[in-house]
Amino acid sequence: MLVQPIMDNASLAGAFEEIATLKELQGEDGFRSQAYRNTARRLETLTQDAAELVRTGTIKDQISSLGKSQLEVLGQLVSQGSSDLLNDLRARTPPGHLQMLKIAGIGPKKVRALFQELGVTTLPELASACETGKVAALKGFGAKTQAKILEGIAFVTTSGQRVRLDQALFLATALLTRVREFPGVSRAELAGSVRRRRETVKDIDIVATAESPTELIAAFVSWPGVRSIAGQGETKASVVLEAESSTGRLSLGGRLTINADLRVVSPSQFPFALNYFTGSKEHNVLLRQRAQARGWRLNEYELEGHTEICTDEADIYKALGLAYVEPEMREGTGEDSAAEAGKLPSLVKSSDIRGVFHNHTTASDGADTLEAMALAARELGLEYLGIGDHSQSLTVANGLTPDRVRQQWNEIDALNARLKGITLLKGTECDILPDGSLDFDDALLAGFDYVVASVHTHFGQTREEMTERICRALEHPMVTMLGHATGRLLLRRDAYAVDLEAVMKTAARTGTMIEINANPMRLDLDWVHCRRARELGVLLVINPDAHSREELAYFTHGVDVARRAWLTAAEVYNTKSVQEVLADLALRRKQQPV
DNA sequence: GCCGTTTTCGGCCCGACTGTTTTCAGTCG
Repeated sequence: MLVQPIMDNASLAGAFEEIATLKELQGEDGFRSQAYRNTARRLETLTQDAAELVRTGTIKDQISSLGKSQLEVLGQLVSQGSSDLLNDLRARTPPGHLQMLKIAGIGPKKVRALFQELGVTTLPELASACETGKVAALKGFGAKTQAKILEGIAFVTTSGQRVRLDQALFLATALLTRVREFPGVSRAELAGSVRRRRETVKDIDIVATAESPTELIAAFVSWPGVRSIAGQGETKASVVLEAESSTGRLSLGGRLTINADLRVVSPSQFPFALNYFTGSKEHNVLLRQRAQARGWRLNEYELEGHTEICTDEADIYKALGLAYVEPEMREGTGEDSAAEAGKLPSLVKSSDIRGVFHNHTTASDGADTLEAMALAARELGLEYLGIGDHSQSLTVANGLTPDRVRQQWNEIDALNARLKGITLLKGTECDILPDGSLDFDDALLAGFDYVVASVHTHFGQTREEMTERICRALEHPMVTMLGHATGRLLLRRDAYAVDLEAVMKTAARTGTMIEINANPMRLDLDWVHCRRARELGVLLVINPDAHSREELAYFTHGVDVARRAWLTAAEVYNTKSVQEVLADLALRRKQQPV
């Protein structure tokens, strides 16, 4: 039997991205490769299964810019798992050339020159060519370029990768504070993917106004934490920051290296610069096209041709006939037409969250006691705190036996009687065993207020096995919500193989919630699938998966994901009050007799 | 590679910075 290759949207996007890059390296016209790159972006953010749309011949309804060539590539990728064009390009391009592109200041033209003039195909060969002075002698290169390439090779091989949002946000906020405190700075904001709250970012962007741009820029490049200066001009500076990484439970720690850019503009330019540098690139293109259609030109300084003054971003959107688009929605995925039609959702906010369900205590693998967690939750302004310690089979995490579960219930009852202003809920993070059954029997499960069901073992199952396993758990009447649906750890471990579309459809049918695991190492569901879940009518719930008091605040990262998925407060379960939640959970129990 | 209310070819978003050049190409965002 022929096995159908599984090309999910991310794999298809990866293939198109690679085609675009390889075409550039082959010296093809930039607009041709851009066409493939645009398709990659659309595939990344497509909420439906692209392979299925290709099979049913309806993909062009979703990605209208597909022509004959790209449709053929898509068709081959879906039916064969590979594409003639991609294979051909790969065969003609040394793999080292892709790595060389990661060096700052090196683009496709320089890679080609290095290959044609010096025959360089790998990073070590490039390093050696630099060390022997051959690179500096090339036309268009020089001593400085050669030195930068050597630095770049060291940077690429040691770090220079994407950074988790929470880590970047921590540094970015500190940097922003310094900028705002600098004399003569009246406005300063974070921009770029940090402001849009992407789950991982490549650099930090700050836009500011200053009475003396030169002084601000000079100060910026000399602040503590700046390891090197990548560029310094009249209006912009670019530096490499180095700092101790945070050491959260799932973090590897170590040093963190990230680029930071500062742009200084005049007060009247500020809203345009902030908007431009917030992006995304795709969103900017949509705005520019709208400006063009009105006979204006939009750039990072002004809306040329438009006479009314814009003092903030909302004025720009208004001028373009749009409602204000929150940064998290600026991904070029239909926010322009929604804004034009006045159909943008009112996004959920962190202040809407009134409780959380998936948290651990010292009873399993948490760092803080039940009471300490309860007090910390109250301090955060939450009305309820659900405890979801691990279940018995997860011995590595000190999973609770039924006896210890009952003991915890007694402690919760006692604390609820004693503590004011916070209600503890009895939950469990119950393992989904390899066959899809649950780690506790139904009689015990019936005693909880709710059940979070999660996969922690046997990640190597086939996609079919894993999908069936999770769906079976969702069918279980006692399961309230699915924990971290894909098991991924950002920048560390890929998701296990699972058909999320099938999982989400099952959840929609059974009324089971899906968690947005807000631990910044996970953010699982991711925002794209979260948006699909919303389309399918799945109720979502934001959980910090806190293993300590401090980690309770992680729920804000989940709110960021929810906002990127266009979720309103009504579509997130834990915006309900404690009374509503208690009533709803009781109702769910009654409808599902054991 | 794709597109079309100046349509089937010419244009596609646009400016800053760098390093090399001596007026600009390449890179980046």
